[in-house]
Amino acid sequence: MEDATRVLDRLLEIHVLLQRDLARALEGNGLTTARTHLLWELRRLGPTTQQALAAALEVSPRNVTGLVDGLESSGFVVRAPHPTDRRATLVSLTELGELTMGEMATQHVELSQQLVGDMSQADVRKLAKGLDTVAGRLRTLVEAEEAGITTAATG
Amino acid sequence: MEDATRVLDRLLEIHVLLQRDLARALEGNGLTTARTHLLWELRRLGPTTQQALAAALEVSPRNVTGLVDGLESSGFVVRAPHPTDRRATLVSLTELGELTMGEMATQHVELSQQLVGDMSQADVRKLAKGLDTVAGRLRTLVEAEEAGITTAATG
DNA sequence: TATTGTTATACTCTATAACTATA
DNA sequence: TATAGTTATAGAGTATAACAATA
Repeated sequence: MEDATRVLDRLLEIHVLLQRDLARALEGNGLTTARTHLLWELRRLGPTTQQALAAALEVSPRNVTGLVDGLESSGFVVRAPHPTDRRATLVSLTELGELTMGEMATQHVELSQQLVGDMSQADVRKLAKGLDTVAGRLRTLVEAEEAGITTAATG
Repeated sequence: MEDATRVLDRLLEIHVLLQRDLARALEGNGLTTARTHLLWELRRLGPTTQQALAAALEVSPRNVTGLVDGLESSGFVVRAPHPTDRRATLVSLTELGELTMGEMATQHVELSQQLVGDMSQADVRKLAKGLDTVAGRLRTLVEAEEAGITTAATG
């Protein structure tokens, strides 16, 4: 029984620590988590309209305007006219943006190593499996609750 | 090698999901994570000055003023004059505040059960142990980095 | 008529600096 | 002189609503 809450307590502790670590790491590059999230999606999607970014980030279009404004003035992205739809804007990573996201991927791997580097392969695999399970449960829960809210608000 | 990044990836996924889940759960009570964090510390510390809250939350005194303003007008806390120091204010949980934090503790246990409830006791224990290790490493890393920054900024 | 992005407005969280009242 | 809390100001992230240009 107690081990169950211990799992959640540790996950919450890791949650807080990751937040601090990410915020501090990004601060060095003049980035925030929200802006980095946008860069991350942009890297995954390639040049993208702001509407599509809003959908990918699950955030209002107005919010994307603000995030892109900030990222454009700090040189991580550029806006360009959409080739066929003159209402739309295409947002792309600049060289600086690509470079920065590349570094971030490297740091990601390094952090992995620092966290579990000297555990035995078998232990790491078991841990990964346990986390798969927990993440899956949590995802199911969150989605069910969000669906429930939608239903409650709609019905 | 790949299992290492899998561990971090799952932790990051859980990080995002916990954020969504917490935000949604709190929204129902008219609370935010920042305000709930203050309530949580208040429950731990008992009636507390705003200075002490600022220190506990690692946040500016000005910020505490705003958080307490919000919590006071929604009825979760009250301000009272400090008995001996007329500069200071004592913040306390109201009955509503106590009740709400109690419910939150219950939900915490329920969530634990939902996440690992039907895993074997041995597996849960192993998972808890693995997370202990990872949380410890992460804590060490974050503290070292923050100390390094202080040194760099100071020296 | 619907969609894309922006301006207008507002709220929360966060910070620093200046000020008031007290120690 | 130092401390507790506030007002003043500012910036980031978030939202909705109204509006312009375009589809």
